[in-house]
Amino acid sequence: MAARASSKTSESSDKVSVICRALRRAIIEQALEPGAKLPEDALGERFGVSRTIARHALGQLAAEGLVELRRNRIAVVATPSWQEARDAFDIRIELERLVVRQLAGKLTKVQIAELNGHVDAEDRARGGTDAVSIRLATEFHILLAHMTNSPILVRYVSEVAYRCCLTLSLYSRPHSSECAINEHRAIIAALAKGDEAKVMELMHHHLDSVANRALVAPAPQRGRDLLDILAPYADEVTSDRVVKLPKIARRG
Amino acid sequence: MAARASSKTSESSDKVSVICRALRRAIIEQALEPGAKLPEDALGERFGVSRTIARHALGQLAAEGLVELRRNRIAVVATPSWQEARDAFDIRIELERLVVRQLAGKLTKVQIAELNGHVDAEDRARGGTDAVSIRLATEFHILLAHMTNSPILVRYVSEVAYRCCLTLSLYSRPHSSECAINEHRAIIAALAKGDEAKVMELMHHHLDSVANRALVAPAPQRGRDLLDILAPYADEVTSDRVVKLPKIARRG
DNA sequence: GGACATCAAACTGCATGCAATTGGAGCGCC
DNA sequence: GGCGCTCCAATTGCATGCAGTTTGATGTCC
Repeated sequence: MAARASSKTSESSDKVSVICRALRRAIIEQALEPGAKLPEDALGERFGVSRTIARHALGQLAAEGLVELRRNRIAVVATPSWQEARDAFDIRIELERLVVRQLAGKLTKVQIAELNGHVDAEDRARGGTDAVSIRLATEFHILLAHMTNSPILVRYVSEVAYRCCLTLSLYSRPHSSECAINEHRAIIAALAKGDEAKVMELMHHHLDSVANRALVAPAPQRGRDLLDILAPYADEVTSDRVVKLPKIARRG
Repeated sequence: MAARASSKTSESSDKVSVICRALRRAIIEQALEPGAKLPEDALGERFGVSRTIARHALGQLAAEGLVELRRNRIAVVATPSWQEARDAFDIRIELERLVVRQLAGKLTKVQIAELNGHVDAEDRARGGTDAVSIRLATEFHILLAHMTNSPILVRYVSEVAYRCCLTLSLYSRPHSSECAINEHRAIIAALAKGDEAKVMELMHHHLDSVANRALVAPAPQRGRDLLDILAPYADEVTSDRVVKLPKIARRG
């Protein structure tokens, strides 16, 4: 049996949605690195819309955690802390275990073929850039989520997977994607066989190893904002006794 | 040990955020029922802002799944299908198991007191309206999530809990909250004792029973939109052979 | 009475304009 | 050189205005 009936999900073809999709893709392909500035004017001009629309799009992406918005400041691509990255992976593991649990033994031949086709594409892209490999690997997981036909699950898996992508560009050493591809194939096989426990274990291990490959150092703080680094210390000072910090150039 | 250091989360004091918070609360307290119309003009006037801001707020709430936005149509409070409600609860169970797993044995005395205080408040509210009981019960879970100090987890648990609230007003028979309160107390006790497996089991059972109490009938379709109900059937007809339906008054 | 065409009010989609805030270059002072 | 100050360009926060779409009420014909 092929999961559930289809549902009218996905984003409409608003101008806002178009911009969101474009920026999302740019972010996960690391064309836009964490910390990159996203001025409303520039976005509007680039996409041929007014600032109003660009602003709205940034709001949506901020809700997804891909963009950081601070009042009266230029929006920037989010720069998750190491701990946030770890948290994102933990959540992702639980969500994707749920995905494969729902899917085990319930996929049609067509769906399995589609999954295999996607992994083939991942294979072919091995010669290309890391960015494309990472995007394809992420899209494999999103494709799986889609097959549950649960719009909510799709949304959360997509979101958290994008966030994890974001952390890869911050904390990961150069990506080696072969093992990931093999693990994807193993997951498909277990799904087809319908071995629920096995596929959940496989997915857990797969994501855990991706996370461990990515999040190597506990506190690299490469590219972190000074204020973020100092935030915990700021809790100690009272408001009327402000510590003056020496001026340090931040990356821009 | 008291979980992690605090973090600058939570929404800023934008006008947009204010409206979002107000609407969220109105929705989960069922002052705004699923299907209720939310015209931009009216919201703007009510909150003393322009339509631009109201619109932006609606966009945010739509991203959270509390509001449904269709092009050129008045925004309405979301009306999740029975299946979506079930999906939301399934996801919620996994997320909240993660919450209590992270929290087991790691809460400070102060935090435990805070949790007990909240349940006391739930107890006192038993005489009041269902709406307040439901809100307090939901806030208990969000309070737990906050104690993990994982902003991402807080966001997802909050969102999915709000969505579950929404379904309660659609599909639930009159709420009986006593058992829920007892279960909350049991969870606190197990958390304090640090019994990870036990507390995960308790939370799982708690949410599952809430879901089962709420989602009684598989297809009540009370207050469902005609078009949604007919959507699966519409897949059968080809586009050039449109079935004309008799005019039926929809609730407005 | 009921189906259909017509039209005005209501509403959304979006761009533009203005005030307020920020950030950083330039400049004087130590 | 380093530190603080002033000032202006860049940028955001928000309201308003206009065009296009939907809604539903009315009138007309069968």
